[in-house]
Amino acid sequence: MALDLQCSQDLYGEVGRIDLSHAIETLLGNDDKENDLSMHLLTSSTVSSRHSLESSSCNETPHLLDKTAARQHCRRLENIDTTPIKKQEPRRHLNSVNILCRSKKRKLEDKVRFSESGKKLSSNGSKSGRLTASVASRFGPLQTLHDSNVQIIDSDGSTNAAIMVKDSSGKLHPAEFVPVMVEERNGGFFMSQNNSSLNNDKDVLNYQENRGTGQDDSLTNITWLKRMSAPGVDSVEPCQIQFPDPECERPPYSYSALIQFALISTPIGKMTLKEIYEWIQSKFPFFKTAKLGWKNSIRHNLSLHKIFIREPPDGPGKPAFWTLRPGTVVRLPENRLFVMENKHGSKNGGSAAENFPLQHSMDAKACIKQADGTTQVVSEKILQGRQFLFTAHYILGNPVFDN
Amino acid sequence: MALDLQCSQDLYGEVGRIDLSHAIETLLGNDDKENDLSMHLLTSSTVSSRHSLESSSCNETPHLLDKTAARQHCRRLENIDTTPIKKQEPRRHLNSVNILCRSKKRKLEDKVRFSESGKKLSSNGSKSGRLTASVASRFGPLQTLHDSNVQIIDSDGSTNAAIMVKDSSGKLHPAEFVPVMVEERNGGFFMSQNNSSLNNDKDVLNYQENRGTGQDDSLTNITWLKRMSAPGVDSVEPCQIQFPDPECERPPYSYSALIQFALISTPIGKMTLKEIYEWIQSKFPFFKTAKLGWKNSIRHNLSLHKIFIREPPDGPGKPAFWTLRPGTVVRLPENRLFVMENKHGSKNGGSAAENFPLQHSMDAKACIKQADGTTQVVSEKILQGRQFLFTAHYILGNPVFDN
DNA sequence: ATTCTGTTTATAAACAATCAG
DNA sequence: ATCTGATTGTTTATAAACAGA
Ligand SMILES: [Mg+2]
Ligand SMILES: [Mg+2]
Repeated sequence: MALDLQCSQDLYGEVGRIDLSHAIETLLGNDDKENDLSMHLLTSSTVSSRHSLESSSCNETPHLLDKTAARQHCRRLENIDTTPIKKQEPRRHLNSVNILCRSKKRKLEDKVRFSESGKKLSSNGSKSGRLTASVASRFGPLQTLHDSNVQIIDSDGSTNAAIMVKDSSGKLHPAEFVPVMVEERNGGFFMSQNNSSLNNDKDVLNYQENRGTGQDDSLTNITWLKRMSAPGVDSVEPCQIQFPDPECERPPYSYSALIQFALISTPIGKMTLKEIYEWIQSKFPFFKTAKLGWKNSIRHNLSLHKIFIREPPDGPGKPAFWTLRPGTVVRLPENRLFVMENKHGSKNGGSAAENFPLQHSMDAKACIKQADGTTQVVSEKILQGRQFLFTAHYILGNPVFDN
Repeated sequence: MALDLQCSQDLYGEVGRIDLSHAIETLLGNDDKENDLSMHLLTSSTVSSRHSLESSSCNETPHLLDKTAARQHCRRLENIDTTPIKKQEPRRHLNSVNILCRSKKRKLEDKVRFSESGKKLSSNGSKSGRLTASVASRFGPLQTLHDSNVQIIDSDGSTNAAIMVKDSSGKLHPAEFVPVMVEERNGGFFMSQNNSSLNNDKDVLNYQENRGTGQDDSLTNITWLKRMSAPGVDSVEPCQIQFPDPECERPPYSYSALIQFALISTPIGKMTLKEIYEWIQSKFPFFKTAKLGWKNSIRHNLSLHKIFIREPPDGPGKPAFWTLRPGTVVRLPENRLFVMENKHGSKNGGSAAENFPLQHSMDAKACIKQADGTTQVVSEKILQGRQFLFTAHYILGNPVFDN
């Protein structure tokens, strides 16, 4: 007796096996260990459709031997259920960013595609000529892209870079640079987009804060989320990520994001491992009852990703702290950002080019709510002095930074 | 009816569940979907010992509720079988490196521990004083360690850094710097250690090459491995990693290592994805019959690790190439290394500090077998001009670099 | 001796883009 | 030109091995 049980992503045809002899022994009371038992994870409907497909000829119907293709087929047609070995949460929608780089003078043009996290995915660049000119914005020239010799080029010789954004219909149009509101808090800057003063250079709005005292629950409190689009702040687009019922559903954030949320929720910007566990469990009760192993995943993320830095303990026997690498950009709901202040320049936190693969200084003024409670309209110079660079991602409205 | 089936590494007590209703339906011919079926992955012996343990008091016997602890217990006592959900290959033994940093002048001392891949694991460093002096070696000052303000300090004011090595018995003793033999090939340098001339600065040995023509099978050919410890080259220690029977056993290398071996086996130092698949399958036939999904893992490694860089295709419709990031150090069997030449300086390949967290120029001359077949004894200056830095890891005899 | 913390590798998966037929 | 399945590439989740405190 043999039933197929598993199939990897790469091939549908071959199946793995699991030893069910112990289960059989218990279930049936016999000890026939010769039984070679496994089970199709394909549902019966899938099995039948697969069988019918395989028995027909090649050219007429798909083989579905490749599981990637099968699941792709599944997504396209939405009529075949291919149950995976391990069911995972659906991924948030991932976007890529197309940037048109061109230099009129040198008659060069290239289109570069980036992933959300800033990794360069492709470029058509002809190898014969290279785009090397750079834009002089009000904060200085744009940086060279991280792993590329291609730079973002000004389209007309002015100070506006030609960053083209592909909208949902696939049409390319130039990205716009907008003013930003900034609040200095928890060792960094909380930033939100202000779209209403797009065409008015002088229009710097005040951020009305009406937050209560006590624990900072800014990340899970719906009222705070609303507040960010309150007085004077026009939300550019509604928040696409809704908080699910925290009592039962899994939060739609990656482990890495959850850790980032935890770390920026404290005034000192650092936490012990145990505190991270507890913060996540308190804010997302899903993890109070979650399948065990999530703590393993937390530790895995802390260790793997360079944005999480272990700070040695205060003394022997005390627990170590985890902090965010200076300059880290944390993406928050409603297109807001938190930027960890780079207190030590680029010394400890890596080069600016590493932290901001798609960096661009904002062509805007900002109103900063400072840590001491006072409000200040800051000039570009102050922003620049703090190494306060804004990303193209933010402007495009759908950033997820690094990890 | 309930049988435990899965448990994660973090907790033994709680169990996951798998829906076996379909299997039961098939097996038993009934459709009693109310059965809540799962199965202990503990063997019966484990279960019994666990039961007895749990029924006794806390202080006398271990609870074995934590699976990490249980498996550790398992390794120690070797009498409890805790079958994991997914059985993995045993890891190669991992070593850490202890480096003693001290400055006599400033009366500061610190011991820093590094993982094999160069990540700083711990230091006792008092926060009151920092070690900032650096060694002037024959190739210039030592670099600051990657994520630390601690530098390797000379112990006595001379040009030898006090790198202390912990041997198998746990005793610390100073590391020695030895001459090296170098062959320029396949876009980088193959290097082997020459221990026989340790105390003779002038003794630069020749590397007798008797390799045949044709395909470069240097990584899987045992005769080549022997050759590296042939004329004039005393092997420091026997190779601890034996090639298993390639026909059936899995090679004791990580996916990342296999890809690195593949990439440095070609004269041009780059390969397409398909060629990587084929090289690995040809050299390690295990993968001809391996469980599917290993190709997924290869792609995963290529994409994840920064040492693997995708080079855009020559033209539309052609496949892209994968190369090693310049400066990458590939660890080979028998304590040999391959260092990818850094043709473009630190521009494309990241800073030297990133590539060589524990870098140290060798206090030695080298005999280079050049790509054109000629042999040349090179001076330090040439080595330096090529940014040819040696790692403390290599000297310690057990390096695994980055990923 | 056990638990907690931290590093690294393996494996499966979701899904985007592109290529081939 | 469009659909479809295969291939290539990026990212996240999960389990595991194992070291050291
Ligand atoms: Mg980390
Ligand atoms: Mg890569």
